[in-house]
Amino acid sequence: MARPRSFDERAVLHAARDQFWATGYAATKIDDIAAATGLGKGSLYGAFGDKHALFLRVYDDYCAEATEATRRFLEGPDETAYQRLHDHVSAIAEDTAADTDRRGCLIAKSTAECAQHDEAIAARSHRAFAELHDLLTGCIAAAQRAGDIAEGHDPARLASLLLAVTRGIEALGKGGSSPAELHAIAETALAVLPKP
Amino acid sequence: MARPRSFDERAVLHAARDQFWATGYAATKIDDIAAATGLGKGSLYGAFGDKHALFLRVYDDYCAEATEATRRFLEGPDETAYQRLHDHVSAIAEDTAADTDRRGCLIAKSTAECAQHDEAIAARSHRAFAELHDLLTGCIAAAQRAGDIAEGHDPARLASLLLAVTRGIEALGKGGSSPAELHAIAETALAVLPKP
DNA sequence: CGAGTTCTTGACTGTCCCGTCCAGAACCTA
DNA sequence: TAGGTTCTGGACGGGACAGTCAAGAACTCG
Repeated sequence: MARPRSFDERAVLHAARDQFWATGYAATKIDDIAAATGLGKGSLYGAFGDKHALFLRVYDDYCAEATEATRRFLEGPDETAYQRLHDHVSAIAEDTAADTDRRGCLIAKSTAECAQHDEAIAARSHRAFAELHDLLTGCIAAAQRAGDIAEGHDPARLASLLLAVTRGIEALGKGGSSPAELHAIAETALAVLPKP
Repeated sequence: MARPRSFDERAVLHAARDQFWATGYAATKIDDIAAATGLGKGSLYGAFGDKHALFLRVYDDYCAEATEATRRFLEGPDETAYQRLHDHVSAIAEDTAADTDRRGCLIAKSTAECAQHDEAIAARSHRAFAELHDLLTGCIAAAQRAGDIAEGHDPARLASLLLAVTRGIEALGKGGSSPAELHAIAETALAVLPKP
C-alpha cells in the first residue's frame, strides 16, 4: 500500500460540476477547477484523467442523480399518480423560476453546447431523456388506471409532450422568461391533458 | 474617398454565423472565422470589432431573420390561422428531425451557452422569445375567431405552451430523439389544444 | 497623375492554458 | 524504522489564441 488520497472524491466532483455548470465545458479552465477544488493539477489529472474525462464523469453523475431524483418523485401508487405528475411539472417551473443565477439544468446546457460534436455527451443526454420519458410514461399510465387521465391516449405520447414542455420551460427560463410565464406554461400543459 | 471593401458583408456574416453555429461561441477561434470567410484578421477586426462584437452582430441578424420568417409564416387571414399554426409546429419538428448534423437552432444554443453570463445575449434571446410568443398569440387568437380553437382560453397562455413545446422539440432533437418522437410531440401538442 | 484615405494581409506579441513531470510528502508493510 | 508505493503541488514546456500593427494595395478626387 501507499499514501492514500487526501481529498473526498465526491466533494471534488461536486465542486468541478459547479464550475462546469457555471462557465460551460469549453470556457472552463482546468486551473479554475483546481482552484475550486483546492487540488493541484497533478492530483486532478492523476485521479480523473484529462478535462474531457473529468467532465464525462461529472456529467454521468449528474444525469444519474437527476433521473434518480425524478424516479423517486414520480414512482408510487396509482391513486396519487396524477398529483405526482402535477407536482413534478409544477416543480420544474418553480425551480426554473427560482433559479436566479440562471444556471438552468446541466443536461440542457451540456447537450446544447456539446452534443453536436461530442458523441459521448450526446449518448448520455439521449439516455437521460429516454429515462425521463419512461418515468413520465409510467406515471401517466398509472394516472389513467386511476381514472385521472382519459384512457385511449397513448401514455408514451403524452409523456413525450410533457417532456418537451419541461425541456421548453427550462429553455425559456434561460432566456429570462418571468416566473409567472413559466408557471403558466406548467399549468396550461396540465390543464390540456385529456380528462375522462 | 478611399479603397472600398473587397468583401460582401452579408456573405462574411453568413460564414461567421455558420462557424459560431458549428462550434459554439467559446470554442470558435477568430482564425477559424478568418479561414471560413477568407478575410484576414485585420479586416475582421476593422470591420466588426472583436470576437464578442462580431458574435453579437451575427446573433442579432439571426434573431431578426428567425422571427421575421416566423412572422411571414404565421400572419394571415383568420380562416387559415389554425392551418398555419399546425404547419408551423409541424415544420419545427420536421426541421429538427431533418437536421442530421444536429446544429439545432442558434438561439437555443447561444442562450444555453451564454445567456447566464452575458447580459447582451440574454436580452436578445429574451426579445426573440417574446416576439415568437406574440406571433403565436396572434395566430391562436385568429384561429379562435375562425372557430378552430375554443374561445374562453387565453390565447397568450396557449401560445406560451406552444412556444415551450417547440423549444422542447428543439432541445430533445439536440439530444438525439428520433424523428418519429419529434413528430409525435408536435402532433400531440396540436391534438390537445382545446377544440370548440 | 499624384496625394490622400481606407482596406488588406499576415507576421508578431503577450497572454493563456492544457497536460506533464518531478521532487518531496504521506502512508503501508515488514 | 526502512523500503516501497502512491499522492501532492506547482513549476514548466509547448502550443494555441486574441488582438495589434506596419507596409503595401486599391481606390477617389482634384
